Amino acid sequence: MELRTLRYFVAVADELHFGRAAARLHMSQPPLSRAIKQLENEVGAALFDRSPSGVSLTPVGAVLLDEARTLLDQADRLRIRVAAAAGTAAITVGFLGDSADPGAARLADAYRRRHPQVEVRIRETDLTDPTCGLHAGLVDVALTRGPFDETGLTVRELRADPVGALVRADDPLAGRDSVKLADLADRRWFLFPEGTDPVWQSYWNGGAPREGPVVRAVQECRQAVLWNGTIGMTLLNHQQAAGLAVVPLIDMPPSRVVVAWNEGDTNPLVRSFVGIAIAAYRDGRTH
Amino acid sequence: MELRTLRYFVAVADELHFGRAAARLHMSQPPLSRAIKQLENEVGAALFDRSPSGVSLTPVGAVLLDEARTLLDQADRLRIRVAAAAGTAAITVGFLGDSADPGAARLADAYRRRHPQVEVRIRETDLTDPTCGLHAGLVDVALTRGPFDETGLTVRELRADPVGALVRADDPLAGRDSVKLADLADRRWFLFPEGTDPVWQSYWNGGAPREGPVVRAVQECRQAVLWNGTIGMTLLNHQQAAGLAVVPLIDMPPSRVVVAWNEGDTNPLVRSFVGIAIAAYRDGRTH
DNA sequence: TGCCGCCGATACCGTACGGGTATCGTCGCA
DNA sequence: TGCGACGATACCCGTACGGTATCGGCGGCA
Repeated sequence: MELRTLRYFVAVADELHFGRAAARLHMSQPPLSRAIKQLENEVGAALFDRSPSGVSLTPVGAVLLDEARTLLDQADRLRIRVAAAAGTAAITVGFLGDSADPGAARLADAYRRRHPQVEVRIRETDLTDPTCGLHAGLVDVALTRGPFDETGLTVRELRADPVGALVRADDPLAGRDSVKLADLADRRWFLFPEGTDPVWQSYWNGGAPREGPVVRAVQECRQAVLWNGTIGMTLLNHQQAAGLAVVPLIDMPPSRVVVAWNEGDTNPLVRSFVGIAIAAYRDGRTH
Repeated sequence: MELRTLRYFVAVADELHFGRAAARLHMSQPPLSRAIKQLENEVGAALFDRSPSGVSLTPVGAVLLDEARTLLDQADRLRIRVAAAAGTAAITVGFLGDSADPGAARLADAYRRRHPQVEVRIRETDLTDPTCGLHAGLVDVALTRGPFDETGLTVRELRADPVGALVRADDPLAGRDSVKLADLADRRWFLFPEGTDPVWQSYWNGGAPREGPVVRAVQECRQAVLWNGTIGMTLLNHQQAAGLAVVPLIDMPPSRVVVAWNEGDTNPLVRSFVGIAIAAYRDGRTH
């Protein structure tokens, strides 16, 4: 009964699906099945009911899940305390500077409160890097927004924000209840610079190549719309400056608020941050 | 940072000696050194100072030791709770029926108090089996007395009891302050039956082959001495019946009170019992 | 009813890591 | 200065943990 095995078990218990749990663990399904079977042998009781209709926890499995969660949590705290004693307890958190999430700063504070000995460094990026420097190794974990190229990263969704078209308040579309992408086909859209994540770029351009001014930050987007007669996409729940309007776009998938980190990073500080973030969003404290 | 590695670390930190720690872990020294080095790499700091004068903990190592002890303890409690949920939490404890240790029953009670869900079975043996059935697999752990054949067992010493010659109160030796084995060379000694652990048998006969009546239990020993004019060895701290006397034997090593279990048994119930026993004897609550 | 797709289990394989033995380097001590 | 103690290093080997390919059972659907 090693910690790794318990992490496997918790993943399966969370997903109640061997395939998805294996994906979350960045491994294939057969070794996971085998590991769980070995754990069941060691415990001497079945932990899951594998019925055709799905996987469910047995009573013994429920007990183990509770215990395993606390043990894994304590194991992470052990690593954090030791790192603090060694003077190496530091984490760099990236935030996307879209002002989309007033909870970001609050999240950093919550983290500092939970781990006072840890040095928390903040790195805020503009809209040209949705990974906030994750790919470049500049940050350990990012609280940001999708979609972007996720290769080499692990991503957890926290919330989904519907998006709308950002237009001038005097635009003909400004009064509409909703618009479709087709309504915006002939407009100029703001663009992100060359080299910006292609998935991200494509999303905010509604999936089509566009013409328009190059911008890097939220303020620039607004200015582009106000001054150049271009349009763009933004979040419905954004507060907009005077002179601008947002019309719901009904044929665009929402933009997901996510927490992301480099795949295979076992840094407990990162795990702890992810846990705090998920809990905070689940409890709705950042809405 | 798996639990196994932390157990290695705790062993080295306990012994402050790689060789002895390896012996306690039933492994050789090189892999242990390597594992500790890997752990140090993972932590990012040295855990031990290897100076020629010996091994000592670094400050970071001291923090890890404290944290690791509690984590390992919680891991054991996890296994116990899960076993209790699975209905398989049971331990059989062997006691040597020499009445030598009034703390034995108290120890079992302390254990039941600590783990109420665990079924604790007691097996008390006579003097013909100092392992209380460990070798035969009849018990999981034994609170007993040395020396005996320790092959296949792990033994921890709890206390050392000096021994003396058990004689009739009217024996010429009864008044002496102390005796030597040579003083007893021509006496009849009580014997344990054929098949009794040879190390044990030899010890209680002062290391020499003897002639005399065969006995199995403490009462029989006393009766043999009282009725047949034989002698024997016993513990100095025993209360003796009227008509008997005990004279300190100055050239016999003391008999060690030990807790023993089968080598390689990772049953957390056993580990927990051992921990409770060691703590109880260290605190002197059973003297 | 027969086909397909989903999903966990099984079979089998390669590699990496954790165990072993042999030996070295260094320091204290007689 | 030689020897013993002890941790580190070098090297070897088996196992166990990862992978891919495939099976078996069940449910949905035409």
